Amino acid sequence: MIETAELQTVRVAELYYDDNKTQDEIGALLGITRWKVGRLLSQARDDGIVRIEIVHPRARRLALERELREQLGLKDAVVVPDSDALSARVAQAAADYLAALRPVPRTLGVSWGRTLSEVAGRLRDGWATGVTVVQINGGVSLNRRAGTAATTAAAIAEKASGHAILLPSPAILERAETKRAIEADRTVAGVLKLAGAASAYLYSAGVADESSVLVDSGYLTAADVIELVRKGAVGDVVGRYIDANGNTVDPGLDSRTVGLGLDQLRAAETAIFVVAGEAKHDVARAVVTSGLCTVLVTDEATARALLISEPRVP
Amino acid sequence: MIETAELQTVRVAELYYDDNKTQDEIGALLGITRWKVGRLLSQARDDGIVRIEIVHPRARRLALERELREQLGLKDAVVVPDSDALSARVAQAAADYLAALRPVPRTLGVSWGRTLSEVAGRLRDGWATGVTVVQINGGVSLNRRAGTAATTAAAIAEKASGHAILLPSPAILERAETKRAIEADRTVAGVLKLAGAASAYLYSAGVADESSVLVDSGYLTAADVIELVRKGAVGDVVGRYIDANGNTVDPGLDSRTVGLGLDQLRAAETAIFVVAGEAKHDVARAVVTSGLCTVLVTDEATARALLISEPRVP
DNA sequence: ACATTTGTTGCTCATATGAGCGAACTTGAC
DNA sequence: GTCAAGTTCGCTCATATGAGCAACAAATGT
Repeated sequence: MIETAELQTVRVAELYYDDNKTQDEIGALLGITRWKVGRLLSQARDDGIVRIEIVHPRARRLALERELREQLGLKDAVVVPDSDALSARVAQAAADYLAALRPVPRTLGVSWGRTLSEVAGRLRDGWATGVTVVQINGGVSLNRRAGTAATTAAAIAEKASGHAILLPSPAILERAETKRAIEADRTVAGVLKLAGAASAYLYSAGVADESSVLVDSGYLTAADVIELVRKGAVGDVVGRYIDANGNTVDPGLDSRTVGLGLDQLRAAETAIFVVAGEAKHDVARAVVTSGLCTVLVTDEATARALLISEPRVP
Repeated sequence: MIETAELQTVRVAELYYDDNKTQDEIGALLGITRWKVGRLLSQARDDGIVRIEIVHPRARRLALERELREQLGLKDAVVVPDSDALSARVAQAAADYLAALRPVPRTLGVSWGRTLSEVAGRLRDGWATGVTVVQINGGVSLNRRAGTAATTAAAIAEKASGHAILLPSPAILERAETKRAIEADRTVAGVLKLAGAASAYLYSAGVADESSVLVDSGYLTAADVIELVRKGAVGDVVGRYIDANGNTVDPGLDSRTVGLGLDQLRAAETAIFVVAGEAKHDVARAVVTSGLCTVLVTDEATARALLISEPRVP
């Protein structure tokens, strides 16, 4: 009869939550003091016998957010419950976060990609006014559907009655000299300077595999990526491949990549990192632990994965 | 921006349930009064945005139980949450109910079948002391695995340090005269008399289809059952086929069936009816609405099905 | 056997909360 | 516009509840 205590806990929880009895009444009914009832109830909540769930597409997991902030030293975190339509939920949450961000950024640096495009789509019209949106990494010309990168920035700017400033350069160049030359160009230099001075950044990350947008766009071959993985790459952030420690894996490649540097991102006051899905757990960990972001927007499973790898030190 | 109110409700619920803030704090945070917060919270619970669930194999649904008692005039009801292993949960609940029943029955009348056998298995040793268990419908000899009926009654009795009294007769005889003759037999008559005087009954019901135990045992053919269904049969209770109104469908068949009569069951002080699974919704409805039981032990889905068919009259 | 730690119990008391109630405010019909 | 009906609001007040504490009990080490 070891289970008796647990069974009583269940009975108490039922009477309290299902039957709306007071702790006093329950105590009288089961012949225990009302304090005991209270203690059993909080135990039931702790043990997960009582599960309180908030069922809503815009719901968040504040408890996990708090843990992320505390254990990983983030300025803020947004965690949405697991579900199907995961990317939609995370994108919505990122859009909500951006719209609620105070002070409203005067200049917002953004990357591009599937995730960012979805965030842009879920921002509501008038989410802010007069925000200048700057693209922080290259990618205009080579893209198959020309302009994914451009439309993302443009959409975010338009909905804030601001204007978008695009980075008129490929993401990755073939030769380092060309990269240096293009960076020296007045237009590009101007955009990069503006990007470096943005008051906030919003970006996502890619996985280091052949499905990457950089491969898809023709900047890299599948073989290149395999080689990068061999060197320890876990994914890319604003076009730059990083390893598990958040360092660039290939200096040569990095010196041919146009856009904001990782150090600049690390120095930012507000860098919002949006990431969803199991495939991106590794990059997410690299980004978060290496201080590339100050704000994390993600799903429950990713949040837990990050916390497990960072055991609590009492 | 119609959704704003709902979104605020979600935020309030999160802060209250996930973040353990007080209603006061939440009010200050969102710029609303604490009373508004309280109202939003109760609305969130009503709307199902906040779902409080008790996760435990022995958990019950007290709210549904109350509705069943009130709307169907039952003396008591036990409803377990839906899950896989449904029959196990319902059987466990029935066993728990029987063990907690006060006053402890001196004589308990039981039927037999898969459900009852499982209930017997889940009763703990010493659930009561000195209870006489009487079988209320025939079925000993013809059974393939001879003794399902017998072992059920015996197991229940043994665990209460009591003794079982079996009904030494087939469930259904071929001719009405034989039935009358066997009922006249001293032994059988004695058992039936005892059964009629039991202080409580515990029984289940069968579905009217070819999978019935009565078909399986050879008492009826599949064709017989089809004919019974044509006459309106929804299932059988202690061997007797009833229609949706709880009346016997075939007087001829009924007069060949040995065991407690339905009227005797209806007159009982305590008749515990155990039923689980969607297939049995129709029989369950017939049993409950025709007053064949005073106590219902079932699963959530069955409970809801019963309540839907009995709309609340304000 | 005795001290020490650890966990449990019933309690006081400050605080959190919901029921109930008029006041203010919408809403819709004329 | 004006009124009636319905809704929402902020509030008072009685009650429900959790934090914190001292007394006690049970385990654990010496």
